[in-house]
Amino acid sequence: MSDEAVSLELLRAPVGTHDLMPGESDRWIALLAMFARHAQLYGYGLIQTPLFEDVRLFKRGVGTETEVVGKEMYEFEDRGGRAMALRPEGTASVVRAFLQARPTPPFRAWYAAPIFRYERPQAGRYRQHHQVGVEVLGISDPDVDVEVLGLAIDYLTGLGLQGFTLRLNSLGDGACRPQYLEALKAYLHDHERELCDVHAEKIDRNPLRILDCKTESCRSVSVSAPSMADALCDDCATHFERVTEGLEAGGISFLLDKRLVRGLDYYTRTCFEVTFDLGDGELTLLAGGRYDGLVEVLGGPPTPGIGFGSGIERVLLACDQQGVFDIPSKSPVVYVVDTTDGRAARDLVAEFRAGGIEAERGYGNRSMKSQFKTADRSGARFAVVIGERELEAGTVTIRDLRGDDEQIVIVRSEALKYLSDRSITAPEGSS
RNA sequence: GUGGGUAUAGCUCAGCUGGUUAGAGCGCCUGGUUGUGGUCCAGGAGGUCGCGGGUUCGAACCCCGUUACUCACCCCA
Repeated sequence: MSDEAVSLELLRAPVGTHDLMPGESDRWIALLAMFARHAQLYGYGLIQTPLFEDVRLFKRGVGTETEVVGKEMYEFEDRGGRAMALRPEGTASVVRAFLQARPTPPFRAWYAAPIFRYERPQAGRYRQHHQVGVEVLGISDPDVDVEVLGLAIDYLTGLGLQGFTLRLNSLGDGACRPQYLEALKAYLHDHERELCDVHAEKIDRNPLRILDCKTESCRSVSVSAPSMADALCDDCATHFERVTEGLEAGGISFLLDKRLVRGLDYYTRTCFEVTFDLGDGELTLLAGGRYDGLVEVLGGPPTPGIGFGSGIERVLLACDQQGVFDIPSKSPVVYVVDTTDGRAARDLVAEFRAGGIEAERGYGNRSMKSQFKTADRSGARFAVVIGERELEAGTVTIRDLRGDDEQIVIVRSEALKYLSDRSITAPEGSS
């Protein structure tokens, strides 16, 4: 490869990653604030865990048979020879942090974090994507399931999204799932030749996946396959009933989806997904469930857990499609135009900023016309002008760029007060 | 990992069956009297036509390779 080709590649973000640029990021800030607000209402505190962990954490917690861990992890060896991995999902790290700090349960945490999976990018799928999510540890009460789902729905609704579907299922637990899996495997082996090529060989390794397959052949087999929902033990059945009852009581609509399964091994009992219809296909905006065995698997005391993760990029994609949550990028309130030597602009923006007013200015000796052009494009509400006349008179000219061409001249020392009185909020975008 | 589509100016794209100095819109810069943006007018800057090789008198255009982007499958937020 030539040096030129190399340098061009260095100018690109790595495959499947994207830069979040100023302008677009205002929308992210608003989304995170929205999620943080709802999470706080439900009693969650922010948690931040490392971007990478010992690879064994994920292998043991998430499961080596899963695609996410088996084929899609970003693994690397650090300089000390330790096998590490960029986190491919959010839950394992939170549980690890919980076990390390040992706070008294119940433990509730929310997070916003980049997630890494080595896969081919496409619409709504990236090698680095970002999730907001929550985890609750230490409560097995089905009411927590209802609360977690309530938070998820509140968050999406708060963004203005509508028309998404909450899908719900129960995966059973250690008492009933093993028996069910045996029954399912037996059934699938009986119909082995009807399954699609991809799944025919997965019967013993990951039978649940087959229920999720969309091909005609698998679908027709799975329709009459035994379902977990019908094989739940009494405890699981009761739990699930309380969850659906709670959702109904809370006015949260959901769809019972007996074929819903999850790609990660640790889920038990309640599992769910929020999907969004994109016209030609569905997008999963949020997914999660209960994982009552995970803490133990990772070496901790028996501790129930539940949580979800929601892909920020996907949620924003859905917002785009519905034309909601369209947050304009931030503009300054005032733009200082200085056609003298710039000293007045230097002092004025400093004064305005100290007074809490977002201020920008022009640099270099550009013409008044071009500075005004820049002021307009900046989206500023006011232009504050310092020219020879103002400099001599100790005044400033203030022009309302978004109103009816009002322009006044006031003494310089009153500029801050004048602007403060009139600029509670910046105008949205440039006109 | 598999398959399809695409790659021309900062952005969105035209470039007829290969034929002179590669175009448009938007954006950007400058000007249209004296200190004023958002409309209008004039001018200007800006391109290794993704990269490498081949065919040809001649390639943005045809062929091969390669990289990236994109969509889909697997899987997933």
